[in-house]
Amino acid sequence: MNKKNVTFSDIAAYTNFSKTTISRYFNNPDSLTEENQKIIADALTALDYKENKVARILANGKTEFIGIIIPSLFFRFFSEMLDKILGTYETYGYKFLVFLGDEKKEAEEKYLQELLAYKIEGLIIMSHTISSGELASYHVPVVAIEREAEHIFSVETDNYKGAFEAAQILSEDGCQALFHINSFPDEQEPDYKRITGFCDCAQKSGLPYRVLRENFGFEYEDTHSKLKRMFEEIEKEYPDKRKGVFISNDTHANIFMNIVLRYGRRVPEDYEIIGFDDSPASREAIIPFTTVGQDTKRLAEAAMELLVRQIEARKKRHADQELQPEHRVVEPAVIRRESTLNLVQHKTQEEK
Amino acid sequence: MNKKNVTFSDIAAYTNFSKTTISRYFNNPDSLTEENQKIIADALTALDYKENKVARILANGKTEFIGIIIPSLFFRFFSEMLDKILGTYETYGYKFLVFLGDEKKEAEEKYLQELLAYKIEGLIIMSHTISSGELASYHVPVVAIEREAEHIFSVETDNYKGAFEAAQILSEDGCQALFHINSFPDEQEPDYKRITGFCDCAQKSGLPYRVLRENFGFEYEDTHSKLKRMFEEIEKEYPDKRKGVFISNDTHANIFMNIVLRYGRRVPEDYEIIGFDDSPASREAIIPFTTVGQDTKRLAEAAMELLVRQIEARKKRHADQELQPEHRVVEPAVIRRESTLNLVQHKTQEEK
DNA sequence: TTGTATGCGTTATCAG
DNA sequence: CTGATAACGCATACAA
Repeated sequence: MNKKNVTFSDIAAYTNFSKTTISRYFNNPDSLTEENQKIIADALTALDYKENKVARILANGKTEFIGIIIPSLFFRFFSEMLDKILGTYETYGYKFLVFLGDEKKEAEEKYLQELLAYKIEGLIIMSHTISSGELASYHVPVVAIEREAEHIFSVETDNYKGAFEAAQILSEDGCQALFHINSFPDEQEPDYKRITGFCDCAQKSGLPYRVLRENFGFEYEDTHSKLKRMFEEIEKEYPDKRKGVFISNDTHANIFMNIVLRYGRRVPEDYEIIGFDDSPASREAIIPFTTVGQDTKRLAEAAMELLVRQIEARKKRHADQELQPEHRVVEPAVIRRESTLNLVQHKTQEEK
Repeated sequence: MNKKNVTFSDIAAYTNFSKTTISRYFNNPDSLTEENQKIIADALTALDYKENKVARILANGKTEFIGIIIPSLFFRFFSEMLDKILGTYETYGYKFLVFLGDEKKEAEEKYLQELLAYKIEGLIIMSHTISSGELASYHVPVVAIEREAEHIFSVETDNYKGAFEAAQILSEDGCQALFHINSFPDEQEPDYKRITGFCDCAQKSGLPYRVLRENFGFEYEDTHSKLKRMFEEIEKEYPDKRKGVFISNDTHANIFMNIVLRYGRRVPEDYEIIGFDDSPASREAIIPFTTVGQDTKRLAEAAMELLVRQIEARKKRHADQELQPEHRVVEPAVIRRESTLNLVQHKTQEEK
């Protein structure tokens, strides 16, 4: 029963055609007479043929593989991006080989080699341990999502704008002190622009403001205690003012808001809170909170579009004239929910 | 510059060895003298050789691919499972081709064919549209996770036990009416056992109990309104009793709890709430809630173990004697948090 | 320890 | 419209 797999040879023998004709049946069926198409079709089911794409790859060089290296699925933004990227199979047909980077450079380097060995046609990279310079040196179509991408194609949200608008809402709503919570991003990382966007707007507003930084890990307990410390700091500094806090991801924003509430402060009366990502956490929180929405679907589509363009170009041109990297920026959309409320207008209206 | 890739032939020519020797350098280096190993190693860097695993696959038949079909990454349980499965690369070296099932049978069937065409060595299936009978018919090593698996290997949490214990906590804590919220699972699906586990325990307790069912989709607004309707129903039925609600996933439990709280009911005084999954939502909720923990890491490890066993067995035996499917059950761990509190004991202690 | 010959299952090239 | 033959890049039995 452990027969070899049925191959084109077997079908050829069975139908008295040549292997070439069988191949043509799959790749260019119209070049056969309908009669013969039927004969082969019947033979296929009679012999229970299963196609072997590995052999096809070796013969024509097209793997239809795209490699993905993503830091983890811990943050909702990542799992949502992966979800959307995988969803493009229906439109492009590319198969995805997925690796979890886990922030370890050597490991990611290894994964990259592995992907290259499998002759991926393109690479989507979301982790940031491997520099864009190095990535470019492999001469494989690649697009980075929300990370440093000086030398390669990339897609990212307009983080500066999103952060600027967040700060603007906080100040216009009548907050008296502004805060931004983030980690320690490099200058080229998108997260960095959230800081500059916030600061530029806060500066303009004339309000006191501060950026609170911390290296958050993936551990809840740890994250919680770090955020709690920040909350206490803010409370001590401005006990009686209305505070506006912009936090660079929804997971942390949710935890922070819960701390605020459990310590008896009110949202949005005492604290306005704005997150980033528009992940489910922002909707499903006890007080659904305002967030800067990343359009994961559009980011994924743009990434695939840029990748496919490179792949196509590579088939036509010589390898020595590579395309100029394009950096696509996707607009963020601030989604207002209950954690922000313009008390200035509110009062004015009540007075009328 | 668009030279052909460097192959064993080129290296052989460069070093005056044969292709076989070059092959051996990679697969059995000790069979060469150290001298010659060094010569080849130098040639490799000199020629900038990149390995081609596709050719190797065709030659030796081992793709080292494992296919994954997962419904979506919407529920945290899925993305966490995927995270843990991908994490096993470090121990087993298998590469993962990932497809999103999206609940569409025809689509999933297509993905399966695609995976088979790429000669995956094994399949991990978490979606449930394709029956285990059909899956078995493909004679590919396969393991199902948390789904119907009569004819194939599987891994699942002891859902009955988890649900039973959840109901037990609710009744022992002094709830006066028990509820379970779930969808409409088939009898063979693990979710079904959450219902029977709950019912058996509730029955035993002698308390009034009910199972509330609804087809929840992936849309937040819709889910929210359905859960709200359930809350209103419960409220109307037992306005003055202490209610215990066991909900079959943390996402829904979190939404439900927020509804309860926003309607001025207290947790755990008026409502005890228990979720399922131990996903971050259960920890990060405004009131961290008790949940039946699925040990995703162990589930992933068990799945890979069973899969690898099948793959190994297949190499040794004849295909006609397949292994008997094994069904691995992983213990759930109830994680008690603030949404449950034994008011009976509590009062007794206070009286002392 | 090293080499020769052949096969893996397709596709591509060139004829007819 | 169809066929013969040579790639594709590596692994493996068999020899030496």
